[in-house]
Amino acid sequence: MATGRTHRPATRSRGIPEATVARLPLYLRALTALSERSVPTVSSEELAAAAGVNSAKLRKDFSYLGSYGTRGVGYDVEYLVYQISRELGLTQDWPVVIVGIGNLGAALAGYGGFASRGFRVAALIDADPAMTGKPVAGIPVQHSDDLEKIIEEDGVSIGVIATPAGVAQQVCDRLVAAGVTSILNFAPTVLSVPDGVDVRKVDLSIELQILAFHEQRKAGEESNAEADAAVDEETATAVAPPAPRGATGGSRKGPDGDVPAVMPA
Amino acid sequence: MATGRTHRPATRSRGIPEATVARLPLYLRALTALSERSVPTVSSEELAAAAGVNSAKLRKDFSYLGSYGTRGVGYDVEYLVYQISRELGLTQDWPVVIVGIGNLGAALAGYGGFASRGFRVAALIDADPAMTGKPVAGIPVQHSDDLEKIIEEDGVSIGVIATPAGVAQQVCDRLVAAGVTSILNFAPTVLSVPDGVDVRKVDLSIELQILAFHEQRKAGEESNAEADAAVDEETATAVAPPAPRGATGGSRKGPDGDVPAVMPA
DNA sequence: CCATCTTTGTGCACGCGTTCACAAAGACAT
DNA sequence: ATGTCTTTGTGAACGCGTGCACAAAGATGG
Repeated sequence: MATGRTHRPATRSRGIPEATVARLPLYLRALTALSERSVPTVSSEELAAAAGVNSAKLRKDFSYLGSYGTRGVGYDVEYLVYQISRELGLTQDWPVVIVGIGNLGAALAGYGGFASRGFRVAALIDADPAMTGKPVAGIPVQHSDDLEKIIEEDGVSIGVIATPAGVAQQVCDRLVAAGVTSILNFAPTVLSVPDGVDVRKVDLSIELQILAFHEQRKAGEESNAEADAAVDEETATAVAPPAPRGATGGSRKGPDGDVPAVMPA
Repeated sequence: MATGRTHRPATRSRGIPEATVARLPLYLRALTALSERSVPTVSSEELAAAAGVNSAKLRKDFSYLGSYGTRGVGYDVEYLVYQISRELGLTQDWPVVIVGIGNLGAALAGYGGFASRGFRVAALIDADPAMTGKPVAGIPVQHSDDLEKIIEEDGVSIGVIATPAGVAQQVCDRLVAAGVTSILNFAPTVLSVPDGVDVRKVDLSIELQILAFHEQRKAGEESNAEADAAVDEETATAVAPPAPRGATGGSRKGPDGDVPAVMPA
């Protein structure tokens, strides 16, 4: 999961838990696939399998939306697609601006999953004058000088930041000032925004680091202790680990019991 | 946060909670920035602000790693960078293959955040013969026929899937069969993998949908009830919502009290 | 050496999310 | 109509994560 939720104090919006909201798109995708195969109804068990979740969780999730199932039969696929779409606000059109048309921005501009879900790329914006006017994914890039004008004219409330980290906060501020109230941030920075503005972030490198953690753990478990420690010492010297400041050598203790943490000399 | 965690039964790996692991990269980034500015020590309060989290949470997170702070002073930046890096497994080199070199794959190949964290792009793989040999971000694309060979020769254990959804499971199966045990999935599909293989997914469209939900809620709160319902009816007819199968018209009830859900005729 | 002040590390309580397990509801056959 | 069988919807228990608040630890100054 590449999603870093930004500290919402677990505000349950209209009684629907945040965790449930995060799963609704998952259900919607599975249901859309069923709909395309003209499947009329689906049980919670089947749908849960398709979405990769527990069936009890799915039923509880749907129960927050209302009673949309029929006992003994299951859920009507078309009806559920509609209800979830409505709940997520996908029955209306959402104009979106993408700021920062580098590799990633271009990839996002051409991403098919947006248009099919009610999201319309209203504008691509980049600070590089050389990019201005150049079509990317069929849409001409506009210069960032016009950012405020574009947002106000199109009534854009969702912005995507795909700029370098250095200018992300600055771009964010301009977006917010111009009226954007939801931001999807791909830049590796913590954005600070006023209350009332939602920020979600996607960080590619964080996801890999989490995988690396588990990968290391797996490797450490099969070849136990010795091999692990050996690797540790080796890379440790390679990286030239710093000693803690006031390390008088005595009281540093590891997390598990009294086993000292690997402390390279 | 664009991250969809794949059902790990909350297995606390070596005593470090999953939620903490997910935050470690965040701390690491903030610490790296401090390190580059040659800041020697940092308090939990300062670091927490930089990482966008609560200071108590940060201290508790670090306490899982061991006692690495000095009371009255704070944390030694360099030492903490090293400890977190080690814990995440970033002191070793992780070769990574990226499969599917479309717009997104190319963006990932050129993403700077990988190399700087110990991840090395070992190979770019695409099924299109026209792509074979073409350099992307300085690395020549290889054909997918050679996938197994590449993985085995380089000892790759982490794979990134950036293919269309239709072939993602197939690619995943081949990766796993060849020895990959961690997968970062950008394709909008639920991947099924054997036990012992970790999957994390990043779904761009899901993040936007979650934002749309909150955006809709915000819009619905300021202009109350009437306006909201009006919009609802309008879009409802536009989308031609299906009626539930056995809808005899009576017992359908909404989530909040007895207020009936908006049910277009 | 003692007092004071800063900051960590953590015990504790609370709330959200997950899961189990089952009663209620409806379909379907007889 | 009645009984059986399937599947939903949910009450309740449990566990994880979060945040408060404070005691312990160490630095610093006299």
